[in-house]
Amino acid sequence: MLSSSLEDYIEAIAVLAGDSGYVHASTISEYLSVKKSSVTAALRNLKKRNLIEYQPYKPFKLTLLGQERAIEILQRHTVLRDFFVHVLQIEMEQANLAACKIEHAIGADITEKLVDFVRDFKKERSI
Amino acid sequence: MLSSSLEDYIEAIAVLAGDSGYVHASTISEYLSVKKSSVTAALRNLKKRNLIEYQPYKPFKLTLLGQERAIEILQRHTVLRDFFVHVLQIEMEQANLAACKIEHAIGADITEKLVDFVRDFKKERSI
DNA sequence: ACAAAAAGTTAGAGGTGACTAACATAGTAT
DNA sequence: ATACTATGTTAGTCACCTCTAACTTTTTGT
Repeated sequence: MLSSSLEDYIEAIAVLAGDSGYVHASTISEYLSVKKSSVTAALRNLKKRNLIEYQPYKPFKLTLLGQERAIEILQRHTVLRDFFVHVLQIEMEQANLAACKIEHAIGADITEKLVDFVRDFKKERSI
Repeated sequence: MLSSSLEDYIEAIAVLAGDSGYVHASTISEYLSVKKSSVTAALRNLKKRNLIEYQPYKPFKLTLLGQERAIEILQRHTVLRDFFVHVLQIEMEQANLAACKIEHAIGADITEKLVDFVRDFKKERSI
């Protein structure tokens, strides 16, 4: 199982990856508001789980496995944000913050139902 | 700030309290599926924060402050469960499990909006 | 009341994940 | 090329939360 902390790192790498897919530790450090030494510890953990390609002192990128996990995580984030914005009418920025906190706790089943619900809701109201 | 672990203990105490308000450690231990020694550690922490009245080897209960926290926590649980059951049409048992996981991550703002939304949703459909 | 059983605590250890401070490597500019 | 700066890592510490095993207190039953 992937801890919510490691999911945050995966998500950050996916979000911050440029065209090459490579990201620097300091970029993650700023984005997640953690120290660089904490990033290093997380990178070692992610590498151990085959989720990133990583050599010390070098930029790194998600493996295919890591990309798969990132897609799941980002989908959960997106559906929650959409729900907050379109259904609960929360501001985008607040919605993103809230989605970050909750996304780790929802499973595939709820995500699926929520995706359907938000799609139908938008259709009904022609959004 | 209260960790999600401590919120679980607070919630358990509130749920398991009888008429007297008092609960035994072993009741919590079974309910949360943790060892009794873990309960002891949590109780010391909760007492330190003035959330329970507790003397070693004795049953314990929530303080007024603890009760206030419990009410907030239970409200978040309830609104999430209602949303899952009535809106997403998830089975009650599944909904309760999911609510347990997520309730720690939602704040007062989202809770409030969700309460309103679920109330309106039920009204519209005359549930 | 007193022995046995149940309930609760303590001590010690392990995993996670963050931090600081000191050190090492990489990139840049003259 | 070398010195400077930025970036990244290591070592050591701390907090949190759990566990097992051994011990203490309370409750129960005869």
